[in-house]
Amino acid sequence: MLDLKFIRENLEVVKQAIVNKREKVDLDKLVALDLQRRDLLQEVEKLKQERNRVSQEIGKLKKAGEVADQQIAEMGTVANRVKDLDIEVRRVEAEIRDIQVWIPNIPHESTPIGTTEDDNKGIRTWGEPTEMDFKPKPHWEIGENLGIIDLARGAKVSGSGFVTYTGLGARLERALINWMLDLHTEKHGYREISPPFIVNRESMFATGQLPKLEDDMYLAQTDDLFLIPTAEVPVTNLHRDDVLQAGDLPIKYTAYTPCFRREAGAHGKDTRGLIRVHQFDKVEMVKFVKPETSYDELETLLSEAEEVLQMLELPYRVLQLCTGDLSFAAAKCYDIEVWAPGLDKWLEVSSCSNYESFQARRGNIRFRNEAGKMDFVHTLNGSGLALPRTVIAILETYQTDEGTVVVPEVLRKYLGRDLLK
RNA sequence: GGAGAGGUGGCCGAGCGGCUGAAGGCACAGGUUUGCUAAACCUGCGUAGGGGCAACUCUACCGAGGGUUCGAAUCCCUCCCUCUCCGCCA
Repeated sequence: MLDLKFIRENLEVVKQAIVNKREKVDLDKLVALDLQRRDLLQEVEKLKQERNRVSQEIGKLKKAGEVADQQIAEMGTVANRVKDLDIEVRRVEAEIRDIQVWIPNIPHESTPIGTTEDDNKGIRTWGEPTEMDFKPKPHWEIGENLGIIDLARGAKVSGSGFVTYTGLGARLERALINWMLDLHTEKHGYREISPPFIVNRESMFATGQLPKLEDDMYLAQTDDLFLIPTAEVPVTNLHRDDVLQAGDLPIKYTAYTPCFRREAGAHGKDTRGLIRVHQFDKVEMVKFVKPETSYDELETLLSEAEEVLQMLELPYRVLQLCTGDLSFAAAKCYDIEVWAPGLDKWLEVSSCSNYESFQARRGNIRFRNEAGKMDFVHTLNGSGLALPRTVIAILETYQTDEGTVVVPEVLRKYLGRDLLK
């Protein structure tokens, strides 16, 4: 969320951000309401001041044993007027908020202006798309043949877009999760978190999923709780309403969670196999940092996510998202796309974003800076990594012409095998 | 789900309907003393929103929302959360 005063003083910047992010918000109405609010405040606060002053007089008079009937009658009238104005102020403030919560974060100045993913900017490529001396199979064929992925039974049990991993497929998931968590905790210095997978409305609002993305989320209606779309939500909300100490920053958490996404309206595109599913596993990294360090922290975060692919020896490329592809809450975001030879495609396996103070304002996550003043932290998060597409890349890259899959070196210890057959 | 206790500033903790934005302590910042560390003493120190060029000033905030009252941290109602006991249960 953006600060009201900031919006007031940087109206054109905010308007441009809304256009660039392809959102629609009636800022002029917001400005008018803000003006109205301040007029009302001045009026009601003046009345409150008088009420406070006279009420004190009444107290003194009564203590002195004198009558104060006249003052009491006068303040009765003032009290009624205050009550009416307070209601009006609350109404106007609610209207302001209803607009304010739909204003997206402002893209960082380095963000390319653009409308679709085609306008994203290539940053670097690591490795070369793998050349095979046979025609590589898509992962769903490899997986079904090896008996490690069962799409049909996932669909029977839950519906399309739900996968069941069986045997070594299930173990591969577990191996990847354990290996990634070990990497981030032991080498990168993150603290491991195992958070709730179901969260309340306040949490979904703080990280920016609500109100915009409500239709993409699974909702347990009876209790008004949401299945998390990413560990970012519960882990960032760990510090909602907290005041952190400057000395404690940066705080770095990593968490494995399943992620649940309805993907309303996304049907029809890239839905085959594991490419786009309603439930998937992910290891996430989340950071709470001082504002002046957040862009350096973003680069570190990105390199830690890249390291996962480097250790798996999977070719990938890094893109910086353009304004039109940047999410509602993000100021700057890099995507990492891994090469999938069977699909002959790049697949997004990680998104690393800096939200600056956008989420911190919504969630009231503050810290006391060196000068002793309260300030909002900056929050960041990045996937490290999303599992299904990592599995796709592993199966398709390490497949042999015999239909087996060589296990990447770093996973052998975790999987207890060096070949899937 | 039932019964009881409780939710006060960054933290702990006091608080008769008016003189309480809130005692006291801790933490933090500055200063004095000190060979260093430590300690002692002094001073300062909530958040947010208005108004003012500014010094400053006003308003709100004691879990949330209502109510009573000229006036509510304090009284009443509803809800949320935490703890203890009971029930149910992996």
